[in-house]
Amino acid sequence: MRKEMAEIKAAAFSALAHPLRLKILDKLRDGPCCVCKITPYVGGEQSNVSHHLAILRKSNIVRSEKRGLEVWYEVTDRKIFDIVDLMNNCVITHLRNTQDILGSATRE
Amino acid sequence: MRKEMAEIKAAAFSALAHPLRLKILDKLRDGPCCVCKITPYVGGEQSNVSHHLAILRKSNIVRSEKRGLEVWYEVTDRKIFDIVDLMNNCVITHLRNTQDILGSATRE
DNA sequence: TGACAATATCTACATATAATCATATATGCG
DNA sequence: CGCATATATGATTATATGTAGATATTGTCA
Repeated sequence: MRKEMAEIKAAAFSALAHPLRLKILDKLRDGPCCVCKITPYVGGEQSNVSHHLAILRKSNIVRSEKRGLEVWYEVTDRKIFDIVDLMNNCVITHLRNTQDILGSATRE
Repeated sequence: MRKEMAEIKAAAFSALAHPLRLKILDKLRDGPCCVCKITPYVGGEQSNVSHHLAILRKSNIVRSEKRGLEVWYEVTDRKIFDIVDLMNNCVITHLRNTQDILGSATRE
């Protein structure tokens, strides 16, 4: 079955739609990183982190490479960080607006 | 309960993580638009479209305004389009890479 | 006021996603 | 080889999300 663009994009956004996965990406900003570093950074069960890494892998946001016992992950396309940063921006703008409204409401 | 940034951002990405909602946003690119135009554009049941509009509203990606019988929607912050466009870009890059790999594989 | 149109909300059901626990795989080492 | 370590996978259960149909709400107009 042929997928339309909106579906593909929606799937890509879904891959970003989880706090733990966003934290994984945060950790990968400085470059490739071993699961043994990612796991304590993001917190939670090993198997859970592994599941989320698999989701990022399957949506091609990250790729992995074995190095001995360890597995190292890295982002496939750093443009993903631009997306995350822009969203950060949007969210902050909105939070600020909300605060302003609250502020002026209590000042009245 | 205090939400951390990663959660808020994840929620924002969730709001974009549905093809119908992405189509709604596409329709809103040219400016405010009535539900009566959005519904046929995106296709599907009226109640379903309304439901997805509600999701976009609750995540503050769009806002609505009543005009007589109609309800008009518009994007609250056009930066959301930059995000969608960047994602489009990422996805296309990846599709192209995949194609290239397939191409060179069959040429061998 | 009553009928109609546009949209939203509610309810029920189906499906998808997430977390956890148990287990499997792969690698390195004594 | 047998064991320990790092990570992945699978099964199960709980929860969230999506869809459709029915109904409610709000505004218009005769």
